[in-house]
Amino acid sequence: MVTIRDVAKAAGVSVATASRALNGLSVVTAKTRKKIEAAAEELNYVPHSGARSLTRRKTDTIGVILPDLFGEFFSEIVRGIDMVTHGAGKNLLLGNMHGSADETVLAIRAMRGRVDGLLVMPPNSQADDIEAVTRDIPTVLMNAHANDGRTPFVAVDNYAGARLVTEHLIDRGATKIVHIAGPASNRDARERQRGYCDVLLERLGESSPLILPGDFREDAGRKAARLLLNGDIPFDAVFAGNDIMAVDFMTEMRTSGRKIGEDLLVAGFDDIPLARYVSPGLTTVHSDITRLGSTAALMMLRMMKGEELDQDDSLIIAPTLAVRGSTAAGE
Amino acid sequence: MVTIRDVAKAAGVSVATASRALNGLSVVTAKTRKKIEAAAEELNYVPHSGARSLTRRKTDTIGVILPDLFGEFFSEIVRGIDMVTHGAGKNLLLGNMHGSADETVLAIRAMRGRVDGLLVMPPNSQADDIEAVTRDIPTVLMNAHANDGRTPFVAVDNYAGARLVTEHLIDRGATKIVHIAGPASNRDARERQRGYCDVLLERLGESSPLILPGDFREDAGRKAARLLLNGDIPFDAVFAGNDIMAVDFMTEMRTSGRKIGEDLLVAGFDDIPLARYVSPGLTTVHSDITRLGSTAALMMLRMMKGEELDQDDSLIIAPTLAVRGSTAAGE
DNA sequence: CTAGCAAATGTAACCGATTTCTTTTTGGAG
DNA sequence: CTCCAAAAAGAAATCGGTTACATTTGCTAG
Repeated sequence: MVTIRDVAKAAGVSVATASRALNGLSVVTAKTRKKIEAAAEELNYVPHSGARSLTRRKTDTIGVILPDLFGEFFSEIVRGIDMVTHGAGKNLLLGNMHGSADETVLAIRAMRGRVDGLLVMPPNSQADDIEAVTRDIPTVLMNAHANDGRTPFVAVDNYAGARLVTEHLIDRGATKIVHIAGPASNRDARERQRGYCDVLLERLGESSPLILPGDFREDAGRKAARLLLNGDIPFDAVFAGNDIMAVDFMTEMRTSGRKIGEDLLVAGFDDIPLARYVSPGLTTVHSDITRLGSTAALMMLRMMKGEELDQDDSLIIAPTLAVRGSTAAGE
Repeated sequence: MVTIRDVAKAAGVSVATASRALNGLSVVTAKTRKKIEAAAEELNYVPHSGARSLTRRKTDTIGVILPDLFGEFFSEIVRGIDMVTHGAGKNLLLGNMHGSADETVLAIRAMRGRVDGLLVMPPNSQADDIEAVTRDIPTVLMNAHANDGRTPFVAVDNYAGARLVTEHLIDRGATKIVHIAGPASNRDARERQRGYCDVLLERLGESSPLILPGDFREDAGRKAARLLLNGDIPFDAVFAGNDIMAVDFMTEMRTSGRKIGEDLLVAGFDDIPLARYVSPGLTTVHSDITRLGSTAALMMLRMMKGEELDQDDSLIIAPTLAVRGSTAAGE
């Protein structure tokens, strides 16, 4: 492995001069710089970033910690981050805590000395556990609220999104709207449910809405459909906590002969790519996930430049409604 | 920032002892170890991985360099890698070269000293440019063949996949099969086209098959459809170089009243999630992308343990056929 | 021609860990 | 109670860079 000392020796200069030349410091003569660059080229020298970051006290690397590496959501967020950091010449160190809080702490610890900042998306949108670990490193939370008043975050407004979609269902004539909830341990799921409940109360005076349990996975949609088909609860619309459940709910309903978009309205949340391709298309809440990532990255870059951000600099991304065939009635 | 010296001082021992205790070396007395661990805990000490990797000459990090951070393909491959590396306690340093060969070299250089090994997926499956840069670091190529006889790779057998799907079309009664090609600069695209051509020659004696140009993007499918609808070339089946083009081709064809799966068979390549949800479902070639990632990671782990792998240890993943409604005729 | 000063280069300390080599401590045998 | 080997702890070198400080060089001005 060729070090800067080898280069210096080959060029007949001291390591200090070599370092200065290779880092573009202007104090070096053009002639010696040439010599050094030639030697470096010749020896195929690449600086050891580990060593460099030790003295420079910065790594030009941002740690990204995500609960899961699944699907579109993940790639969109990473793409958003990369869009920003790549231009700034930063690397991304990926950490995956597989949804566990303990592992989150471990993942963060493992990054000490390797990264200049942390973009963290805590499992279940719960940021409590990580506060201690992120105390002395710039941190931006993604899709989670910190309750330490210190850490800025970027999040999607799940509550507003749920309100949007629920109001839309009512506008389209629905009066008996069932909600398929997400896991209670998940903050996003709770916020969505809250938005739904509030609108139902405000617009329909409904204080005890029908909420079916779910877990954000496919089966939950199917189960909910069976439950509704077998029971004799009246319903004319369903708002599922996410698109996966909504799509599966629709599929199951359709096989039972229900016409979705006509006698039964369905809406979801997330706007997964699938939503526009099922038929009828699924009305859903669209969030700009890429922007979530890029905004978080932008905030990180500012913090790394020395700006002091705190929770007040957080950004809440307002989602929009993507109206499709599954709520066509009333048009 | 608390260093090991702080811990040593707090515990009243030397840094050497502190280091040994914290690394679980057995030569330390239980009593002093307790003291040191208490001090470390107290000060909330986390070792500086940069410094550590400098002496240890290893980083426990694997560099992953991908041409793009788009979509399902990307997340599947990273997930596959993570499945393997996470268990082995390795971190992932993500590099994105945005499809450019120059940037690839830069991305790799930037990783020197930060990673113990490299998983590289070169743009357009061309590995030529990176050989020089990866000479002194364990490297596994993903979805690309190296021609230096040195670097092992993991790749999907595009040729075999194309043969599978073409044979399937013929088995279902097609005799005039059109191919919508991918970009000529892309090795995968060329391999798929080759498989198609070979089968057409072998099974139908067709030596000058009809190949429409394409670029793996949506528009290409639509354009190809228009071309076929307006021209008077006879055709009864289409094999698109990837699913995106196939789906769009289908959509366009359907709006013109052609019944897909009956008077016109369509097949694609990749098995994107969408393929099963369009209607009719798209027959396509399915590759286990997660496995591509995990296999590459597994090979990397072996190399990092000191095993010497070369090109002969490469793995070519055989794809399978996912038969759906778009090639239903003849059943 | 040389003093004086700025520019260029060199020397060596340092970043935070690990590890080799020494020194000190410990405990058991004689 | 001494001595000695083994065990434990410490001192210092090292990894590969950067940079503060010291030194040399080169030029200008008196």
